[in-house]
Amino acid sequence: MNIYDIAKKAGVSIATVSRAINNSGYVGKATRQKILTVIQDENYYPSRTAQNLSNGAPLKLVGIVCYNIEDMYYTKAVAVLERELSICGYDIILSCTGESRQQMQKSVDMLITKKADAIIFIGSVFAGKSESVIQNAAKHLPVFIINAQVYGKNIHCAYCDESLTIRECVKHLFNLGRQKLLFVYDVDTYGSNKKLCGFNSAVREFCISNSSVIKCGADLNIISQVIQKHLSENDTDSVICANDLLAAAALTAAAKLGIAVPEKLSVIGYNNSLIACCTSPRLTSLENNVQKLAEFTAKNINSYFTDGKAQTDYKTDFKLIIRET
Amino acid sequence: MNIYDIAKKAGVSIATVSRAINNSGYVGKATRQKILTVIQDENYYPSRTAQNLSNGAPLKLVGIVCYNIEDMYYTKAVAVLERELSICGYDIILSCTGESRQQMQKSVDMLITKKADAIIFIGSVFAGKSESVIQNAAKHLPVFIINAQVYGKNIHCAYCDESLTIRECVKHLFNLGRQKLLFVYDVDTYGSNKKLCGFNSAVREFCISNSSVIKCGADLNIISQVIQKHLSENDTDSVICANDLLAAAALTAAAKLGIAVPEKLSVIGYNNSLIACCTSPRLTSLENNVQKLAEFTAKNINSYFTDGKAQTDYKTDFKLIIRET
DNA sequence: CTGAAAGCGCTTACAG
DNA sequence: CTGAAAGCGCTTACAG
Repeated sequence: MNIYDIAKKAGVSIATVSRAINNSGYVGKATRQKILTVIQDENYYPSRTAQNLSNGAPLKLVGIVCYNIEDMYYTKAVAVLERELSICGYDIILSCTGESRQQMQKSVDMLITKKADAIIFIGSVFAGKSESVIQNAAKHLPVFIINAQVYGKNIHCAYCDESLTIRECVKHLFNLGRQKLLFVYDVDTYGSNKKLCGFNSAVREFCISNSSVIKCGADLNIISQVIQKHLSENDTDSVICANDLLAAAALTAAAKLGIAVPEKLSVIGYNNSLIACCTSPRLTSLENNVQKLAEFTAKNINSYFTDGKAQTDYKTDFKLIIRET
Repeated sequence: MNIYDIAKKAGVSIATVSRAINNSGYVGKATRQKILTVIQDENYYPSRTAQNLSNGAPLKLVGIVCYNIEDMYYTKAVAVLERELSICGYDIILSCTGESRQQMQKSVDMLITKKADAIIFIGSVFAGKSESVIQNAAKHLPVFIINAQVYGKNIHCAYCDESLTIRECVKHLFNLGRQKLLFVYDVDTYGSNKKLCGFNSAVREFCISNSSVIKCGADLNIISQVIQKHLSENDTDSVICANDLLAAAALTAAAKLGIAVPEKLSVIGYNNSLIACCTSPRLTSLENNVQKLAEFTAKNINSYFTDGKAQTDYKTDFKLIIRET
């Protein structure tokens, strides 16, 4: 079923059908009515790809490429982006790349090829060594990044300063009189690295006497064991985690060792995700405002296409949400 | 930059460029090399939409429409689908509709119009009163459903029997000697309804002396308060929740009331999500195998397009994962 | 091995 | 108000 079929059944030319569909140009009231009826009856849907080819009308498709959608930070970002962009009439193509640079390039190629109007990268994985993928993408379509800073033509960033956030956590612990800090993270990304730097410099700034860092894998049980081992072998009075899941594991570890939280051990999570409210005691967690970043980015994309004005650099504030740990 | 530009720079016709790109038909070795070099240099990407128009080549795009991607059940399903489908060369367009039937129809229209090859509905919201949206979609493209049963031409379902799962939970509690059951759910969907029916009939089957049901909203704090109120006013020895988040809230409520879990109160979650491992005590939860359903669906879609053979009805097993509650 | 030409499903000046 | 024709960026018989 195409525009020719409709035209034939309605007894008009395809040009007229096109006008009726798009409400462009003149078309007689009776004619329009007839055409619309035929379209209804035949359950006809005009092809967007053909429209795109014909007049260059945008497909209204934006690509989102993210590290891992099962990580709640990304879930939140994608959820908000989808909601906000769909209000502006954009649909989204989602792809998850993990850390593989090859996979990132593949996603970018796909999006260019499939005529996406813009591309959003979420996650710090896209900064640092994978930056060239982004620079290349920016030659073909506008690029928007959440949670990483990359500079270049046609590139727009929205992020939260990940080392200042950790400084805030350290400061809070310092004010509580804590002096034996542990920082826990899982993967070696650009973002983790910034957090780590933030941790180290804050430890220096506040003259923390005792600090250590551990990196652990992705499996929740193993994470918990690793933390448990560390806590049992090292004198520690507080732990800062690179995300809430790690913090939940830290809580489990502390419970197993019979260490009272928050009396003997402070635990700070990161991202202020749903998980922070599911643990008991409920997690104190650093709110780094993904939601804000995603909302801003959606609006920014929309204004890119409407006014042609988009902001290239946006930094959000953050806040330590103090609960029970 | 299009195929004409490439042809000109390479000094050949566009037909030859096309052949070189697609590895179809003969093209001289030297000619091919030259063309490929030009393409490299010019950073040229052929337009998939034009290819699609020209020879009907599928866009390799599958639409996913789900209730709410922030609910971890859907997150998991989408994550697995994305991973498995991308292996088969399919990219995904994601849209979230909530309960709005109008929104569902809008998403379907968009997917037909944008030439998606198939459409996946995730969630029981799509069964029952919204079924007509699905039936309509199935006239235009193959439909795959996760977690609901809808029958019709071109429709393929994969699900878990939501009333048998709840029966399993009730049976487990019965075997534990529990007699005062509470069932908690949040939204009125087709799926919740099946769970509820399962609960009621199992309560009858096992001659549970005392049972009640509460429905609460979406906000975690409010949920917890509602449950807390119920527990304090009614004699209850176990609670079955329609998802893990509700169960986490139940745990919080019990903790506030000083009710020992699992000694005085059994709590069973549902979906066996990440949340089940973040609470303490860790949640006993019903594993309804979304992951399996998503993997099956991805494979099913692939075989639909390769062999033309797809299974229309697939039911997964399930299992109560017993942890500490 | 290569090119000219028709066609995919649309839109849009242009002419009437 | 309506239609014929050209064009969007490709692919694919067909002829050479």
